[in-house]
Amino acid sequence: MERYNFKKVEEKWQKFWSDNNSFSTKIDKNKKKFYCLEMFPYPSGKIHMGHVRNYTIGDVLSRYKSLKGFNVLHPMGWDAFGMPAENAARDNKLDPKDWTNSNINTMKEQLKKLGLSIDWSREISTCSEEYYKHQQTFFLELLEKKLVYRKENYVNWDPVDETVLANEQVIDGKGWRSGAIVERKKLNQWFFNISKFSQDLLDGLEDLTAWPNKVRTMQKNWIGKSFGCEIEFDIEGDLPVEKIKCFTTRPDTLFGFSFLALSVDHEISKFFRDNSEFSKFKEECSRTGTTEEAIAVGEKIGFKTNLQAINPLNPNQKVPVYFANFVLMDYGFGAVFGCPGHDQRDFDFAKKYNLEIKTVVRPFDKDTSFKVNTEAYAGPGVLINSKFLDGLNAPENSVIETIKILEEKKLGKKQINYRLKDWGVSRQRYWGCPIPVAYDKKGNVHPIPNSMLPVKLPENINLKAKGNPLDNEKEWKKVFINGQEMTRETDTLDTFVCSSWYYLRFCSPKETTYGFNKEDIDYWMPVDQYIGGVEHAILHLLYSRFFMRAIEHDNKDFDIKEPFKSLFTQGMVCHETYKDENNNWLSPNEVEKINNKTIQKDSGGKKVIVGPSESMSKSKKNVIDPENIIEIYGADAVRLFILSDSPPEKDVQWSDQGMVSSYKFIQKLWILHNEVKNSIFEDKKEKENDELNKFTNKLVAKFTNNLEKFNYNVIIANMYETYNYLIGYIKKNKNSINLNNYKKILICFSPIIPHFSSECLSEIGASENIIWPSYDANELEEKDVNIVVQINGKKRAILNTKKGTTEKTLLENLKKDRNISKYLENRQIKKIIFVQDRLINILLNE
RNA sequence: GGGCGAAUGGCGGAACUGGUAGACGCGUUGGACUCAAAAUCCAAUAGUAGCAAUACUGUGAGAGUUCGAUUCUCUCUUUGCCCA
Repeated sequence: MERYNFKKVEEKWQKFWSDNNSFSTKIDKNKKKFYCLEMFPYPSGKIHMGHVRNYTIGDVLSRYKSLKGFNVLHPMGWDAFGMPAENAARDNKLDPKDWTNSNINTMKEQLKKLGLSIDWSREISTCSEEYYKHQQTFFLELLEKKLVYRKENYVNWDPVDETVLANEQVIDGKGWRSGAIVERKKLNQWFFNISKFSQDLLDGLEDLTAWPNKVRTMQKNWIGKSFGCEIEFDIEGDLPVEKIKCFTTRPDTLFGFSFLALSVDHEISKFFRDNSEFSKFKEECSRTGTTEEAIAVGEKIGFKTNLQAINPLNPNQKVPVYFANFVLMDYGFGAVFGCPGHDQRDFDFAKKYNLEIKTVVRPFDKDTSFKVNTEAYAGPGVLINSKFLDGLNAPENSVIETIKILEEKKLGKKQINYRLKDWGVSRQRYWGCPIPVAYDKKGNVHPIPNSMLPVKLPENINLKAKGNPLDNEKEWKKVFINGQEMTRETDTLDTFVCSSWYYLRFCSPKETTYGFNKEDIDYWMPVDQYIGGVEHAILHLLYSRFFMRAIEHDNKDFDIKEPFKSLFTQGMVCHETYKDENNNWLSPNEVEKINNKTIQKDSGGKKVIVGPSESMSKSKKNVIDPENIIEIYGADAVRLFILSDSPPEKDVQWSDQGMVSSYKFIQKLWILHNEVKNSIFEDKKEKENDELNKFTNKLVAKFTNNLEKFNYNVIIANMYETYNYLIGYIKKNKNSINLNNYKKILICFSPIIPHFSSECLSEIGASENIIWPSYDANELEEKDVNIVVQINGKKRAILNTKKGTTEKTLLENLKKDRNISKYLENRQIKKIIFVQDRLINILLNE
């Protein structure tokens, strides 16, 4: 017998699948479709273990569904636009396109070596003109539908690199690359009107029952619906301001009102334009950053105006009006009323500026003398010191009641507010999809006519120059529309736009006239199973849900709102972290373990500090290169290992020992196969009561159920069980392995280790008509059962008995059992609990 | 600070609807093979006591419901993620 040569076998089957287009899919209306999609990768250079895990999970499902008779669509593509390409290109004097395409080629080869059942004829890349030209059409359609608009908005501006930074690129208030202090700057930017669909996106979550609850909750919180009230405050003072509107979720605490706080961008700020004190204050505010977290953590500061706001429920009360750094312009109306007693932020602010702190809510367990002291009380309770509102339960009744009163007096009105903000899609970058509009001399927006699409990215550009690369392309910027000279938009689209509709493109990857065609969409959509990391739980998934709605809006040919029917979020691949004595990260292959001690390789025993296991990342060097591992152990062994140790939704620990044992397991299976191969026989009529039939039937049931439930780690355990069983079985029953059963077993293994299974199936001449075996549910039941015998609720014995044994017979047998009878002697039976074929619990009188 | 989840041997993890806790793998220990080692194979492996049969303890802590709780309820601790 030859040792199992995974290299030969895996290459053979990968070639076979490729030569036979085994995974290319066409519409077949006689078959039920199954669209299995994994989040497509960013072509960063090489695949990493996270990809291996993600795509293996998807592949197991695809192969299983396909064996089950579904017409499976399982495509792959590239999320190919984005900053890393631009940075790499700039640093290495390359073209981003070349860099990206070369990465794509490398990664595609690597993915193929994993033996994935992907329809490569549908491959797409978002940076290709064939892709982004359709995206430009969508953009213009959305513009037409008024779901896209332009407005001025604040951005994180890096004054050294002259560029806009995303929030995560701002570290401690400084640009990640330049280290310059980041400024807030107003820029004209494009926005998708996602907030128009806030309620619809929220409602849609109700129906996504096959999504993890966690993700649904996260989206719900992100949309952040709040119920409250819009109040107009009368204003007195030295400025021509009569009223200020604000939104609040707690109008019931109006009697605790002690200041009104405005965003520095509130329209009233125009009166302070020439006030140097105010400018200084505004500058200080911009330094605290724009994130909600920075504002919550940072010190609350204010700038007092000479205005006074009048409490609408108590016109005798006048309170000062401040500008404050913790009020954001895009929440509510950029104005909040301060109630220090019952909001911690307001409390901090009031303490600092010595403002009155009134208690208007008492906790249920305190009496009316309760006073807010060292911190605000934001919990539920009963209203006090609030005149006609006293005694109401807060917040449930009191909010509704107060709004009713305010509405009656025409002082305010009920309002629903959403935290979800419109999606800013402008990026001052080169490597993205150009926004297909131009501006005339007056600055009016003109869409690029359809005939002039796509707006292609210019080539051979200078990425070293400061600022937005496209803005420096004088020639490219110039465009004539209807004979009029115009200037192109130089911003490109956020790459999240590309990934918001790629799943549609996979249905019609070659369609030239539009992003997709209706027949394809009607058949394939929605995605039946979407698989990816939970880190995309909010943005990507919400944007995709929005994009479907945006296409559907005013479009009677398209009626899909939810792109992903089921969602599965897989965990990360983790590895221990290592550092040397100088606090430098070490990679696993610079480290070796000898006698439980971890030392640096070839260093004469230098110490290694072993850190906690964390998700693999280049920065911590705790990565294992999949290519290397596949080379050493083969794809099947890697697939087996990556699924074996943890449930797929949880993080998995990389373990060299685990990897080796998966490899060895395949070797053992091969030895087993060679023993079986020579002793199988074809049995036309399957023998009844055959032990192996029974085992196989049970196995198929287990595999089927566990595959349906994503219990992939349990399936691997089932595979080991199968091996252990078969080894014992052939020892006992020489020359009696039945072909039919063995074939079923190999088919069960095939989604996990497809190369090995295909080879074995072909060796026993069973490659034809491979379908997922069915199982007989009636046959699952055993004739003999183990019954748990309890005395007073404690397990005392296990009794093997015939199925269906009655309580009476069982009791008689028990009395004969030495171990049990000793408990029954001289005792009276008080009660017997009997569960047929499972358990008997005998309760005795003491 | 708020929301959601998790906690089971030395480790990763199993356990259907409340009914044998610890499947399966790793590791460890002992044995076989070998001049020796690696590889492989066999056996043991929650803890305590015992030669054993067996008994007691045991699913983060404490209570509750129940004949019976890893599973259901409450309180607490620790921890992870998301939001702030």
